[in-house]
Amino acid sequence: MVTLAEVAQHAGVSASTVSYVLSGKRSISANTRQRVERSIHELGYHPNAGARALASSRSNIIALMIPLRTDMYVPVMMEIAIAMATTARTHGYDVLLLTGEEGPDAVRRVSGSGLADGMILMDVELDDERLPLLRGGGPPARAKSRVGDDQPAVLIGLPADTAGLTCVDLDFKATGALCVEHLAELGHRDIAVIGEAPAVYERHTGFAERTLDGLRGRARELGLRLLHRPCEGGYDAMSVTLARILDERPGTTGFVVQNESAVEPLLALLRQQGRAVPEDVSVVAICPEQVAVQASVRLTSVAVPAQEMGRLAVEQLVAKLDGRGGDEVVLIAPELTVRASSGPAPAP
Amino acid sequence: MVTLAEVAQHAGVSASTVSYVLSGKRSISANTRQRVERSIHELGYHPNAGARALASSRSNIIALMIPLRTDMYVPVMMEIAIAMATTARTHGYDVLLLTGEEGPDAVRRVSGSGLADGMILMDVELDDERLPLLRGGGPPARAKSRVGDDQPAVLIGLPADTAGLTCVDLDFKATGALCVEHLAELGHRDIAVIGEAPAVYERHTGFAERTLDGLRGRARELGLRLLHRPCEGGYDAMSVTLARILDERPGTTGFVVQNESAVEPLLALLRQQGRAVPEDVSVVAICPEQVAVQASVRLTSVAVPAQEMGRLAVEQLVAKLDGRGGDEVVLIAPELTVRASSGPAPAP
DNA sequence: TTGAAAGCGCTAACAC
DNA sequence: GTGTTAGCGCTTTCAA
Repeated sequence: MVTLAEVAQHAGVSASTVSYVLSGKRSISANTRQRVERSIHELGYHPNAGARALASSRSNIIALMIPLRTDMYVPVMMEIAIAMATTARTHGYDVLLLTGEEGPDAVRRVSGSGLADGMILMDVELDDERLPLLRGGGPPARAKSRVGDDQPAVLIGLPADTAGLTCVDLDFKATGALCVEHLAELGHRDIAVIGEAPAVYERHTGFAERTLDGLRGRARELGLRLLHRPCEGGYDAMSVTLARILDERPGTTGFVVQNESAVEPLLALLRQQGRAVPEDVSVVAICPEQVAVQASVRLTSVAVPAQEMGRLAVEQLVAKLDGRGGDEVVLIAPELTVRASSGPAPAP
Repeated sequence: MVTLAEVAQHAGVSASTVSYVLSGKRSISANTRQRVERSIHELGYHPNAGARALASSRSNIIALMIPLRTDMYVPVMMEIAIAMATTARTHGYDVLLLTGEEGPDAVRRVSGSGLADGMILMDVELDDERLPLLRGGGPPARAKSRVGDDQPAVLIGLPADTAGLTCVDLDFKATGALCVEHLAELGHRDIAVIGEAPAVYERHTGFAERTLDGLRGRARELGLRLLHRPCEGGYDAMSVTLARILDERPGTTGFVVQNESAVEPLLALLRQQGRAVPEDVSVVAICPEQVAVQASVRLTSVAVPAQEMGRLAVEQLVAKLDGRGGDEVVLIAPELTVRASSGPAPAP
């Protein structure tokens, strides 16, 4: 293993000079810099991560806590994680992967050991037990100060109380409103919303309820009728749900679906019943881009902007670690892409 | 932040004693141990990761390199990653997430900096450019030895040449054989294989070819006719592929599908053509459990054992890091689960 | 069974 | 613009 001291000797300079060439924290003559860089290259030097962390009390690692439960939005989570790792690298950070398994202890372990400089939590629940440990986590405490052992953190998703927290999420309320608007413009008056599984609403996962707020609010404003039904994924559940909806509101011509695993069953069932999409009924989905594009009918949809969420979360966290930027709630504006599944409402 | 020295003082012992209580590397009197443990608890002490890494030249971190390309098997990758993180924790390790983006440089960076003690690579290509850096990576070099800066590693998937490498994978050849056997037992004589996208075969990703070997070999042994066609996912591609297959081999009654995004389109198309599953044709899938269970017909399938792959990979790596176990290829035996998509071949 | 002390490789004052 | 040096918090010999 090559050490900084060896590089220094090889280049004929002192250790600190090499260190400063690396960090850019003081000016170096062009000549010296070149010699040092050449030595670094020739010797294949890589600074030792542990030593660096010890001396600087910065690990240059960001911890990412993902939920153990992998039943929802898995590809999206993966996309977010990858976007994070990529973005983190451009800021000089690596990403440590933690599962929710350890619960709040993981937060204590990571922050207590200085393993990571900050953390990003995905799939936060409305009243998450890890939140108290995170509130007010400002910029990191430097070496000698005994204050502020709290962990700088960014959440993906919104808990009930965002005070003292930085959060990044899609603006689900605006998303709901946008879907309703689109259908209203096309002349649809009776809209059915096929939601996530009941368990999701019971867990009070924020996004589902916020979407509903947006849907209902705009429907009221525009004078539309809106019926919301949670739905487990799969063909059987969707079949029952659809039958009930059409029974209760036979005039339904617009559907909003927020449930990946109900999308394809819905399309199949509509087809089976002789209802053509988009001639007879229109379908708008809130789902990952990939699902919308690969469905049997290319779906008009609002995509969950996974990459942007990952990127933004990292950038917010890095800003905090650099002492810039404070606690903020960053909502990403939804974008609706019109594809083949929505069209003018049929004449009554 | 609480340091080991503070714990020592609080417990009225020396620093080394605290260290040994933590590591268990020498015997401690019950009395002393208790006092130390109590102090650790009371002060909320967590050993500093950087200091520990520097002094011991072990980071207790495993690096996981995942491919950037997220077009294939994403939920499976996630499941593997989570299983790894969970298993790693039980052995005292954390997992660092690297994307393939940096290529071979990531290997150099991580091993050169001592960021991780070992690494696991997913989705290795047959002739991966990172492999030369990994071959023969035995147990880690200890602090002062200048030898062996190579990185202990485990691959998920098999490259062309496994010499000097430890690999974990599903036994895809046996998987192919198993699928053919199942269909043969049910009396099917004409079998069509719907494979991954052509690009997957062109990249020479090992698993696709090994599956094909198994399928063809057993078909030959059992005297069955086998037709293999790669297929892009989605309805349109599947439609074209299916038409060609039935054109070329109208007597086909058995299908083996190894392509997540072709599964549902295939079922829909068969239904549409009035071919009942499993009365007229049988379908066997090689896919994640979830896909098999959630499909519109519950699929007879061989599951990709994601969790076990993740767990085994970590255990192999930990064994290497402990100086136990050498280079091995660990193949997981496939298991076929019979569900509703396969049945006796129709009378001719 | 325990303590004292020498580093591990790097950063960041402080000095010139 | 560059060098000297004192730690960072821990592990591990060596000595008792």
